[in-house]
Amino acid sequence: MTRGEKTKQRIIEGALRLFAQRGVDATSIRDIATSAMITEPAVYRHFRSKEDLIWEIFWTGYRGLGDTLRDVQPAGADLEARVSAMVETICALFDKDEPLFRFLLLTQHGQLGKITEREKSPVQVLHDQLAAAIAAGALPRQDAELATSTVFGIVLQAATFKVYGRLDQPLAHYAPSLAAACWAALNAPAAGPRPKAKGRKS
Amino acid sequence: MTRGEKTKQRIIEGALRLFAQRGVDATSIRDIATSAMITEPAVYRHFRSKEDLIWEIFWTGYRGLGDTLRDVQPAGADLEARVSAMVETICALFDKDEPLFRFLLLTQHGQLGKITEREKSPVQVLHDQLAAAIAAGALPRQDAELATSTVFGIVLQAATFKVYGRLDQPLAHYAPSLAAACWAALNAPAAGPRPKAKGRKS
Amino acid sequence: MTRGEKTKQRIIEGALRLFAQRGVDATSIRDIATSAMITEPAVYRHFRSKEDLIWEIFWTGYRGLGDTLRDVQPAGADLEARVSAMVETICALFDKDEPLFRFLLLTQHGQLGKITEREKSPVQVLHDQLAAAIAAGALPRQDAELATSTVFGIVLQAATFKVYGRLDQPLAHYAPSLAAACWAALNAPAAGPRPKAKGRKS
Amino acid sequence: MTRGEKTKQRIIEGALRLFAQRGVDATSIRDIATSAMITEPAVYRHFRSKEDLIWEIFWTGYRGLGDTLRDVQPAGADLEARVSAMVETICALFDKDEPLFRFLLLTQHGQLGKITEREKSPVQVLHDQLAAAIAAGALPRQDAELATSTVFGIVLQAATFKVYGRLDQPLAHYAPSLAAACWAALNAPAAGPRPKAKGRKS
DNA sequence: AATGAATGAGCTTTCATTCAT
DNA sequence: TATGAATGAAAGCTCATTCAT
Repeated sequence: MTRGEKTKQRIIEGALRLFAQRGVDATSIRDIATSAMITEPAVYRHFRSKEDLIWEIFWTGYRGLGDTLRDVQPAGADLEARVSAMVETICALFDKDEPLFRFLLLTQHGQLGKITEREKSPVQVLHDQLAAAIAAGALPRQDAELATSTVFGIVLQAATFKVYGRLDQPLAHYAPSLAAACWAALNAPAAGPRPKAKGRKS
Repeated sequence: MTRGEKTKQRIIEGALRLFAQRGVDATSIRDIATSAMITEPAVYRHFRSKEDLIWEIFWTGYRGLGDTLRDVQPAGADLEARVSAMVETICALFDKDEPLFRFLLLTQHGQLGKITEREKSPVQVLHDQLAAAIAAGALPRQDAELATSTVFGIVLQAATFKVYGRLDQPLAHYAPSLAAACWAALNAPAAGPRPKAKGRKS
Repeated sequence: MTRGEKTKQRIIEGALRLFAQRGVDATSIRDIATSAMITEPAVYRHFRSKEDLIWEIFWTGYRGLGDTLRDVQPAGADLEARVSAMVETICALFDKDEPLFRFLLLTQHGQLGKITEREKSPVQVLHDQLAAAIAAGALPRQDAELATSTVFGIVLQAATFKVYGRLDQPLAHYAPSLAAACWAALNAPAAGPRPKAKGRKS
Repeated sequence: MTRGEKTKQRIIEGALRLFAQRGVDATSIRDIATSAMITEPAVYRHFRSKEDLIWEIFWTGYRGLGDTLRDVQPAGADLEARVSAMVETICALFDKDEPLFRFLLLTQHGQLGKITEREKSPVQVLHDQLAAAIAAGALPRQDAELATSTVFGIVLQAATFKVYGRLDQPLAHYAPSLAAACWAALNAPAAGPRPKAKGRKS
């Protein structure tokens, strides 16, 4: 690792910490530079602009989560086991790097629109899994987007509750319950509206 | 309605629109003043500071949601109907005032810590309902906080998906599915960890 | 006293107190209005502008001091008694209305230049007395301006020390010493330069 | 002298000039920046805030005067010579840097309270000299604070008269007379109250 | 005589960014 | 690779003052 790379790493770690604490807008380049023990212009050696810096940190973490979710699939396992694995993975990652998760959670709104490689986003990874399962009949017919939203919502809201102190155990502690909730929700007797596809059953 | 009250209303509406579009930090007092067709200092006749303005708008909306959730309970109805009613109410409110919801969604992180009257927050309203139901045996034993998180997560994430264009129908369209998912999740066979230890089934 | 006059009096007293505490520039019309229990525009019923208000309060007090100094002269008394009387009067006034004195002390620099009726200023009153005494041979030949400066300096600096806590007794307590110092200084064997008038000794 | 030091010097000189002319409150950072031929934010590279800037300039000058007064004592000289030396020094400094003196004169009221190293203030330096002389019997028994006040009052009021045009010669011209006045005042037959009670005449 | 509402000007300060060194 | 110095833009906020009521 060269000196430059080490500096860049320090910038990223400091920025992440500050972003998670106070949010992106309340963190100045000066704050970041100070936290990395360098001067302001030195930050610009490593990132073209503040926006760039935010994006790079965001996308690295967000795509990383997507990659992890894709890789974590126990080959040949049934869907329930796969969903469980994903939920557990997210919880474990949260416990391991809370600043990163807080940052992703509260910065997403500003960055989501910039994603071009949609297929690498964790949302998309999950979506594709669920869509395939629905198509294969492994899950009741339902809107795959809505199913994706539900699973993400269950897990992310728990993370949010954890961040705000409404849950006190490590998130991994709740993973089995969350997985069970996800699985139950995915198999809920489809009330009301069905998939977009008009085709009603039989 | 006096002139001053009308002006204050224009400020609030303009601010809400801008906050929802660009976020709180990216919206200046000048922007808000312009949107209300007044000058900057005039804003300060109605709000002591920008922080005050944000808080007042946030808390009005947030507490309003809590009040609505409390009032919407069909008297004497069973829990499933009550959960359905809450989900539908949230969806309907979202469709009716999307700017307000976007604002609440993306501003909550900065404001949650300022809440002193916790019992008026929608989260708490739902929590109290579910905790009572669990205590009464109307729901399987489980951590009430986690149950609350799950219901909120399912609904709010759908709202988020709607905001980012992953769902195209009005949110009310998805309400029955969401309610069913919530109900299923709340009744999921409690895998793994239970409430806070104590009594396991029998 | 009409209602308007009472209000004006409250404005003046409040302003004087605030001016003495924080200085003129750090006191806003709003502060003054609040201290007089009225609204800002109401202040403008009684004073055309902030500058006017300051000037009126200053000049009233400053000229008042001049008048007092002129009136206090024990008729037919010798000069030493007259100087004593003036010193004692100033000390007594200071003790009686410290806010006014503090205000005069620290506002003079901004207002001195606006005085048109110079003969009413306390400085001029004292100057005229001393100039006459010098001309009459009751005091050694010296520059009357410098003599005036000396007497004022001795008394005003004591007031300043009192304000900043370097003297702890009421100023009147020091009046005899101050008067003695003034008298001694006025009669100091004229070292070095003499009056402006070239007139050499005799 | 680096570029930065030169800039800082320009800021200080410009600020001093403006402060002396119009007073501290009527001088904006913009004014100062313009006078130093830089932009507003550049001022903040050299001073943390306007308050800081004022304090630094004030304390440098004020303490500088104290240092000078301490150093100017002709070793082994008698007290009269030492008082003369101090008076002359103050007058000479005034003539050499009138803006600094005007600034000190009219800004002191706001800054005096911030002094923590009292022993470096010119007032204290003079006070210590006089107190020692009184204790040693070189001066009649009297309140040392009052004696200090008298000497300062005589000199500073002359400076004030000079500033407002009541004296037309350079201040140094009046120094001998001022010193004589000071000496006479210090040796005035102690009328009325003595030090702080205790020893009466002999 | 007094108020509620508003304004134009200006303030101190911070920010992201650039440039010469 | 990094720094000290500087900048243009803009932010939040306050002030003295005015006007319709």
